[in-house]
Amino acid sequence: MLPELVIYLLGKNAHREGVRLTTKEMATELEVSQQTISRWMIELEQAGLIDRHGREIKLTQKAVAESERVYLTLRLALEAKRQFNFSGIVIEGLGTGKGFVKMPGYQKQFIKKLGFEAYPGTLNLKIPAGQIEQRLALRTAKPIIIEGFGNGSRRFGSLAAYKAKIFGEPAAIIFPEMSHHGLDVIELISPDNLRRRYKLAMGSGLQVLAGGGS
Amino acid sequence: MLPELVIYLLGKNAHREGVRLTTKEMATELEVSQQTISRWMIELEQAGLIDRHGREIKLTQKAVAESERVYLTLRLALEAKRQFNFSGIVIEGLGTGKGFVKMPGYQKQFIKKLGFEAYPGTLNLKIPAGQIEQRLALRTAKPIIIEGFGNGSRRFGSLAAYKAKIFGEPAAIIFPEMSHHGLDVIELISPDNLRRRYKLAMGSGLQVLAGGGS
DNA sequence: ATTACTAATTCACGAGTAA
DNA sequence: TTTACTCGTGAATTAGTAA
Repeated sequence: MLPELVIYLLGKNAHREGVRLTTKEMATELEVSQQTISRWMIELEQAGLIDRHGREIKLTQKAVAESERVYLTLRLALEAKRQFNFSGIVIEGLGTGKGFVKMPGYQKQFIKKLGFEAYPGTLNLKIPAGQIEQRLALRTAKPIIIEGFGNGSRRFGSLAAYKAKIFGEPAAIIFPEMSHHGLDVIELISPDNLRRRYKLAMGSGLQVLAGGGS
Repeated sequence: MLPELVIYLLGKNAHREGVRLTTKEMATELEVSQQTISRWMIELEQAGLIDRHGREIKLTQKAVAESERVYLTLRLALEAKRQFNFSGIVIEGLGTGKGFVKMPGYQKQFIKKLGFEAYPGTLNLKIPAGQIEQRLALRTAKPIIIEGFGNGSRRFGSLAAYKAKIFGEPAAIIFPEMSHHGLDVIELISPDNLRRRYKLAMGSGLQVLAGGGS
């Protein structure tokens, strides 16, 4: 387990620079005795988790690596569970979606990484301002990266994708590196022509359930 | 502190669904005795961190909330520390930078959120392919959002900004929602005309140190 | 098989204090 | 002042075993 003192020292920036802290100060903040801190410090030193030079305390690379392990465990468990629920209205695309989605350079990756071949076209959903916060939250989750490529004359940028469900069917929210939209529009791809299948016209309401994580 | 057993159970998905695990199995994986697991389970139950129905174990909301607290502490320390070091060559902008940077709708936010009024113009840095990965990593860090606005006739999109240093001076990398550049070009703003101050011509080498987080 | 109780033991804590 | 030692006390752990 990650010792409590390591987490405390991380909070003090001791992984970036040496910090000057007395055992008494730490004891007060962590609500244990000065003697216990002294013992903990000796243990951390012996375990190679901290370096001490005089009063300067610095976390070692090993301590950072250990912390990252725990962090990633928590991140995986806590971030992956997040469900992002977007609802808004369908708007007309700019016509650009049709062109790039069908490129084999993308489609091969859609099949491999998203599990479906995308219908050539994007569905654009305009979300209310209140959901922009959530959109930004979704973007902090680890995306499925669809790599960019060049086909000689033109370059197609990378896309960040997140798996989603529309009417219970698989879909994905994609964030092109070079987007033509503002923060209030999200672009969707799916294996079927959802626009036709579900009779979506411009202005139709639409709900999208996106699951974070890959 | 977050009990080791809670982190273990998070890894087993016990916050999403009941999991069937015996005390012996857990004891083996965590390298403690079966008796200790039994006691820990009773303690977690009494603390309201798990629910048990027969052999099904499920973490409670309280346990998830506790875990999130620790997670955020680690996230703050570990994510914020990331330093992104870009180096490349200065390229000519498309002339579009000059126009939008000076808009008061942006400048007010630059002063408030970045701490400086930006020189009207962007410095464009072309980075080698090897740094594109890093660029994507930077984009997963929480940006400083510069909100978009409309000035009647035209709409100016939102920008994602990250504080940076160029020659030790404050600067920021900006990612317009609607970028004209590919993944290998990053746009910079700063309070001074760095191009003139440091005699940067097209093709000059340039290093940028970006700190993640806001 | 399983969980959890009791008892023996080991280990961690903090008071006192030396360096 | 500081850190860290010794040592008495109590808490946590495990072995044995009942349920």
